[in-house]
Amino acid sequence: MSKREPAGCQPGLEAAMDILVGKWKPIILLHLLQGERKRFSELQRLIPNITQKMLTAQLRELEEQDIVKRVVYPVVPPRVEYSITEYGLTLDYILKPMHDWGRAHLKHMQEKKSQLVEEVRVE
Amino acid sequence: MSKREPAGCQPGLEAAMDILVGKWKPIILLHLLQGERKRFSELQRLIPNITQKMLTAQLRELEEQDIVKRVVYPVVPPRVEYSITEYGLTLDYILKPMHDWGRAHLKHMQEKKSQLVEEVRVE
DNA sequence: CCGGATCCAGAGGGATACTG
DNA sequence: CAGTATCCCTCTGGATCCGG
Repeated sequence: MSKREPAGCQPGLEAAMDILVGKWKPIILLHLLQGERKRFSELQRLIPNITQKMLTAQLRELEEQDIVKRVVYPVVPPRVEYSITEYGLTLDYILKPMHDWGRAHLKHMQEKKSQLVEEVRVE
Repeated sequence: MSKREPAGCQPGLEAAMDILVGKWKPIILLHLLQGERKRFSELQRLIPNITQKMLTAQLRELEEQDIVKRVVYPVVPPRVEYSITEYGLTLDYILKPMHDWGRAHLKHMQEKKSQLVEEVRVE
């Protein structure tokens, strides 16, 4: 799953990164963690600029990793629903901190910027 | 910093990912979070298969993001020390959960594998 | 409706050599 | 020692078309 090798260290971190890496996985997971299972097309709507290819690909990976469950209803037209597995729920444990920290970080960066502006003014 | 755009959602998560993305950043951070400041060459030793290019590049990015502090001693031969900023310490808040979860995840996958083996045996 | 198959651009990352 | 500079290659992700 990782491109090459153990990098000599910290398999734990690598493993966690593998789950989150992929431009869309965090967003997909956030939506699925919302609770109810979601149809493919719903997810497409919720994530405007994702392509079908990417959505399927990332969902498939998450499925392999036991994070999402995929249920196909044998009807026509096709109906496929995705939901978080019980195990996938444990991801909340890391996604929430990330989300919180990320928002705080955005603020932090803004403040840093306005400080720079002030310094320029003083000179 | 992100390749293209807001992806329509969740700037917080994106921001956090930006910090951690890069094959080596989590590992570098883990070492720096250990406490003492470290010289460039020390980091190189601690992370065996990283190239100089990568190490400098990632450290520079982390510096821009206010996560690490870079101190250059004007001596010859050059001496440069890196350390976590006070702000960077807050990353522990997300790195620790990731690390813990990742290790648990590795176990989880192993168990899943041995289950498969058993099923094969039964048939 | 869901998603497989193909093709393609570009960013990220590696190897190596050179420098103050 | 601590980097730049250069070249190259792989892999991700995007666009598009096709199929059950």
